[in-house]
Amino acid sequence: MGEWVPCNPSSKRVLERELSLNHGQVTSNNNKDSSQTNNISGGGLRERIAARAGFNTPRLNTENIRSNTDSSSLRSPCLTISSPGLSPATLLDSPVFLSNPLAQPSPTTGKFPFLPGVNCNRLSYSDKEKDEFFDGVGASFTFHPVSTSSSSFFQGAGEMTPVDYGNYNNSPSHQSPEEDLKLGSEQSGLKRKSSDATTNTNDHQEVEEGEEEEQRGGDSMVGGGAPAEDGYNWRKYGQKLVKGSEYPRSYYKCTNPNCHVKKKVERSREGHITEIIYKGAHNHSKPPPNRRSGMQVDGTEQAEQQQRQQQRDNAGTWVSSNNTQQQVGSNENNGEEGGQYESGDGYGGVIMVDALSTFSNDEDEDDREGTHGSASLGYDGGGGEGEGDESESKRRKLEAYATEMSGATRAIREPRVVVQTTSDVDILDDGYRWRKYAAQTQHYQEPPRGRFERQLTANNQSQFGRPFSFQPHLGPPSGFAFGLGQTGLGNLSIPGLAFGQGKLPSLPYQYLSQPGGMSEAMMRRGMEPKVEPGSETGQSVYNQIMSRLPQI
DNA sequence: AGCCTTTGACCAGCG
DNA sequence: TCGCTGGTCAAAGGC
Repeated sequence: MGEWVPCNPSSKRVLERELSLNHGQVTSNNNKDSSQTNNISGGGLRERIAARAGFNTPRLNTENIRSNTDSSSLRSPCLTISSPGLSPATLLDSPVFLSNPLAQPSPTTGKFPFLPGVNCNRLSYSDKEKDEFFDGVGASFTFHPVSTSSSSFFQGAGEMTPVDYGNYNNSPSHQSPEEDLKLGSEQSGLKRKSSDATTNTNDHQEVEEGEEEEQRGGDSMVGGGAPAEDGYNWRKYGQKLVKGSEYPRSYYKCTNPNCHVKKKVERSREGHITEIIYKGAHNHSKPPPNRRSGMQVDGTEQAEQQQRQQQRDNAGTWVSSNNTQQQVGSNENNGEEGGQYESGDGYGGVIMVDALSTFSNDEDEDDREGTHGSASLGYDGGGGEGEGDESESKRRKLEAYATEMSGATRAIREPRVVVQTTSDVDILDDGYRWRKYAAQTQHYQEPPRGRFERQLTANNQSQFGRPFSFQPHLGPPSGFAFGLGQTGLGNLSIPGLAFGQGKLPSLPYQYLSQPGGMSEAMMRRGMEPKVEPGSETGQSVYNQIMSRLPQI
């Protein structure tokens, strides 16, 4: 498997430095003036989206986020969605991810409430306010930091020492990995509790319990629990430590007898979900939360969905997923609709939630050289074309090595967005120069896929001196990936990414119906690809996501 | 009893 | 053909 897993613990360090945090645009220079960077030209994406979708996206003052330079607390979560069909827009149109009027009502709507009284125009908040925010967010928003120790990478998976999460637990909202596992396992039946009883308060309580469990040596679910809740029931049928991955990979099947959807979940030793990959499409609706294990759905609905399924199903490929959703670190309270990436058109995807190393942001250029240099090891030092034929494992090793070499001095990691599109053309004809620095081939009839990185000039780089990259691939349904290495957000919890009220603004519904996935649709529809230095699609998605986060 | 995880073995694709 | 690797099977056991 592979290349479409840009945020795995090893590659994440290579790929993470891509995104500007200002959702308005990727600015040309390292951000010096947030007011500048938060502004976009009159024809900016934000405005255009607003015009199209009929809403405005709030601005996120990333400067303040970045100003939190306590490196020990800086975590760079990485959320990667890498799958065909599950485009950023798809994700963003999730009932919990979007403020999309078209999105179906979700029990979790409102689960990501911006702090009451929090004025998004405010640029700074007290620690208490931040804590309150995180506290409120914690139950529904989880970015899982993963090992940030570059040295740990070289340790065997079974030899890894406990990761120092620094201030990771500082936030009262912190939802421990064990908590996520517990929640997931609860839903999967491993630890069954009353889902109805789960509240945000309970979430926090369980966080503590989870941490206690970890301190007691962890329970059996660490590293092996059910994947985060996504509304469906899953049965684990295998686990394997795959080469090139630090963490074991678990294999799950949908428990619905007529559903052949599978998903692979990689967790760190600490239980953090580092990768989720879907395969196939659910041909049934999500079971009600109170009978999650019932696996019975309305026959009519199922028939309809099966019909749709037959039209879309790419059985045999992990790339094609249909109506797959995933939430990470969810809680029961999210319910069947909540906290999920609802693939409006039924296309699914992969979501990897990860944390990125924390490195210094004042070495962006170096880091870019370093991290991407690590990737460069995969293409060539001279910035030439990619050599996609390098084996995944080898490439990962190279990346890891380069990361190791470059990451030690890093204190802050910045977000990265990797977007997979359906074809290279999607990337290459956007008016910018792209260089292919990696390519992948997968079994399961998936065409080769490459990673493209924008070749940026001095004035054509992200706010943080980080290029925005695309991860296109050839062939049917594409996915996308984006990393959130946002400083200071490492403590965020997004169980199910249930942004709730903070649902991200949706993209036009028309994109939901694009057979090739919205990412492609968006690309082809020319979502102002030339406005931003980075990928418009991915950037806009990311911007939308970030725009939903309160200004801290 | 039912459903789940665990885990070693097995299978298939690929170089 | 063989070894490597990822994915799956299925028995055993737990909740």
